[in-house]
Formats: sequence, C-alpha cells, structure tokens
Amino acid sequence: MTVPTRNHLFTQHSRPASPDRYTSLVAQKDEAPGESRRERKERTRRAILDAALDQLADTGFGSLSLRQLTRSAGIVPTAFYRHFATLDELGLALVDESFETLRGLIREVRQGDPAPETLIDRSVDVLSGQLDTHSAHFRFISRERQGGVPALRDAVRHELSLFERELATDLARMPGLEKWGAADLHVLASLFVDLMVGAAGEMVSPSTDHPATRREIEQNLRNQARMVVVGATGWTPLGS
Amino acid sequence: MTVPTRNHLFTQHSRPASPDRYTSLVAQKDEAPGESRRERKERTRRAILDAALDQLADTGFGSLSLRQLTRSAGIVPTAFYRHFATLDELGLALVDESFETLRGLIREVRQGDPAPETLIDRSVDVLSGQLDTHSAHFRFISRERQGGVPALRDAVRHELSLFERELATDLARMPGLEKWGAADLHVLASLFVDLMVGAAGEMVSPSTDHPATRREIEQNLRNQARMVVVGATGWTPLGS
DNA sequence: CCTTTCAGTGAACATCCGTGCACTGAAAGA
DNA sequence: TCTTTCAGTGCACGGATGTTCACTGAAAGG
Repeated sequence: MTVPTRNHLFTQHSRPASPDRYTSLVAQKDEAPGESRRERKERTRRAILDAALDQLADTGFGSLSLRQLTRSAGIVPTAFYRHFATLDELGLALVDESFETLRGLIREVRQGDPAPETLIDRSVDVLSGQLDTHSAHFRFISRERQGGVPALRDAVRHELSLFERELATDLARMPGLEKWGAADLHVLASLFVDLMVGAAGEMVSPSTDHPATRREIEQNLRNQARMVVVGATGWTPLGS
Repeated sequence: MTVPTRNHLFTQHSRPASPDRYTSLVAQKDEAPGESRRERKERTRRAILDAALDQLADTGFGSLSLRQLTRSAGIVPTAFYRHFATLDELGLALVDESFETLRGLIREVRQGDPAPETLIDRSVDVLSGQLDTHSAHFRFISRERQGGVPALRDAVRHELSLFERELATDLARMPGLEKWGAADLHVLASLFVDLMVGAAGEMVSPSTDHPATRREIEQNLRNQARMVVVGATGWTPLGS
C-alpha cells in the first residue's frame, strides 16, 4: 500500500471522515467482494435510475438535474456519460422499465380467474398493489404523458398505444364482444387506459397519498369502470 | 414565434449584433400615447402572462425561467416582482384564467339547444373551437394537473373538482337522470371531465397537432362519450 | 406648484448548471 | 507476464439562474 502521491482524496476507505461530499443511500461504493466489472457497472446504472425515480417524485423530467442525480447516485457528474449519452436516453430507459411494470400488471390480472364479474374489482386491487411497490413508475408514466419533454412524451404515448392495443385483444375474447370490430375495441380499450392512468396518477401524487382519499379514488375508478362496462354491454358496434 | 431551446452550443459566436437587449413580439414598450399608469401596468402584466403561456408550450411550469420570461415580455428580470411575488403566484394567475376559459366552454355549449341528441357533437365542436383560440390554456391545465409543482397541481385539481361539480348539476337536469344521487352524478361527471381533459391535452401537444390526427382524437372522444352515455342510460343508481 | 408613489432599470452577487479534458487504477484479456 | 480496456475521478470553463439593492423619471395627487 502506497500513500497516494497526488491528491486522491477519497478512495475507498476514507469514507467516515469525508468532509464535503454527502453521498446517498442509493449507491454504496462499499466494495462488494467478488464483483465483475459488468456487475459493478450494472449496479451503478441501477443507482442512477433509482436516483432519477427518486428525484422525479418532486419534479418533472424536464427539470431533472444531472448533477443532483449523480450526487445522490454516489458518482461524479461526468461518470454519468459512461452509462447514458444524454439525459433523454435515461428517460427512455425509465419509459422501458415503467411499461414493463405496467405489463406486469395485466399479466397479474390475467392469472387465474377471468370471471367477468369480479374482473373490475380484481384489476383495481392489483393496481393498488402495484402502486405500493412501483409508485414511481406510475407517477412517471402519468406525468410524462403530458410532460414538457417531447422525446419522452412521444415515447410514453407510443407505449401507451401499444398497451392499449394489447388490452384490446384481451377484450376481444370476452363474452359479448366477440363480434366487435377493431374500432369498437379501440374505443373501449382507450377508455379503460385513460381511466386507469388518470386514477393512478392521482393516487401516486405526493399531495394525495393519504389512505383515505386513495380509497375514494379507487372506489370512483371502480364505479367509472362499471359505468363503462354497462355502456359496452349496450353498445351497438360502429359498422351500423 | 418560438426560439430554439436546449441548445447551449450555438451561443458561441453567432449572437446577434445587438448589444444586450433583443425585445420580443409580446410586449411593445412603444409608447402608447394616452395611457394611465394602471393601464400600463396591466399591459405589462399581460405581457408576462403571455410570455409564460408561450414558453409553457415547450416545457412544464417547473422548468420555467424567470429571466427568459421577462426577456420575452420586454422587461428587466427584477421588474417581474412588481407584478408577482413569486413564480408560483404567476402560475396561480394562469390557473385562474385557464379555468375561466374552461367555464366559457360549457357556457357556450349551454347556449341555444340542449337537445340531448346533438349534445356530444356540439360539445366536441365547441371544444375544438376553443382549442384553436385558447390552446395554451388547455395545455396548461392538462400538463400541470399531473405536473411537478405541488402548488399548481393542487390548484388545478381543486378547480377541476369544482368544474366537475358544476357539470354534475347540469347533468342532474337531463332527462333520465332526475332521480340520480350525488354519487352517481359524480361518477358520470368525472368520467366526462377526464375524457375531455385527456383528449384536449393530446390535441394541444406540439407533436400532435396535425389536423389529421386531431380529427382522429376528436372522433375517438365522441365515441368514448357515446359509450359512456349508453352506460349512463343503463345505469342503476348506486343506492341499490 | 411641489411631493409622493412606484413600474421599470442596471449592476452585482453567489450558486448552480452541463460538459470537455487528461487522468488513474483495477479488471479483462492476451 | 505484459497490455488493453474502461468506469470513475477531479478540474476547469463559460454561461444561465434567482434575488439584492440603490437608482430614475414620469404619472398621480395634494
């Protein structure tokens, strides 16, 4: 072990006395013993993504600061570029994982009983569960859907339209909707998606996450969905 | 119109020859001949509001810059404080006038025939017209509803809930809904508000304002509303 | 008339920002 | 073993930001 000749102020073990950098909980640079270079890089990448999701609870993506981001991820600003070429690219990565969460939701709903009677209640319950563990993802989607960063807004809308199409094919299999056309399914699916994203966005808002109001929103979502279902039941398909 | 954003690189030596003051279209400091002090102040205030609405086409309120704002309003940064104590206060003023626009919408719909048959088409047409003249207001509402600035988000949601209540009392007078309870009316009204704000937000997006896609969104909104109306027609009020 | 009010000015400040650059040191690979 | 790769460092820069302060000059008002 050599004493550093030049100013390498904080290498690994000078942590406790570190005077001027308050690193966060998100990324420990504590040595994980056997860790390949790839694993280490992946861990830092995760730390950046988590730091972003954390910071996005308070602001829109447009006012995200690269410096704050890296500070709370435990790395130096310039190191960010080893993982993403630009901030927007980070945003697109968040779009990806947010929609993976969203797809996980319908996947979970599909599992087991597709009994049309309990479907709404089950969906809302699953949504509620996902909101506990992945609130940041839902907040991100519903905020950036109308957000100020064109690249993200377009990406979110594109993914939402794919998701909606996926939902439409699910709906096509339901009793009573067998002879609906694509246009009819689109109307119904977009209705459900709008309601869900809207309600989710309301529920994950920092100002509105008291359990009481959350129950209210859930209940209203259930009622809205029921009214739509009644509408679908009495619907005359668009081709006259 | 709008100045290219985000690019910090081009500033190097392509700056215009004007020393340090390039005023905008928004506010002329050209002397208007007979103008009281009050009128002049009001004119500047309007210039600030307009500059904000202009800038908000590209970003969320959270990343609004006071300096850019005042620059395009034709005043010096510090003069801003003669009109608003803080940026949030500016935002609240925008909330006010945006919702005045929104109320103007239902007022216009109400005028003349409330024939239940043509009501949806008429509403969508009026909305479409308002979007041409007041797109910035609708963009503001639908963006800041989920936006990153708590004060504005709460204000927008509060106003939306008032608006929804107002709509509910209108609906209560419609044939077939006479014996609905407040809860039922709330479900239907919130459904309409969500659909409208969502569709409006999609239509006023900088990326989505081609007339073609806009017609599509309008048509989808009409269909969604129709399906909801069918649902309302077959609805059994919540008190069993 | 003279005094007060006050919207707008301009300079100065401390702070944050994104990014280019040359670097280090350990892991990967030969 | 020696060489290459590359995630992360530290520094420096130019520029944009919000806010302070003392000021100016014309309108308002007595």
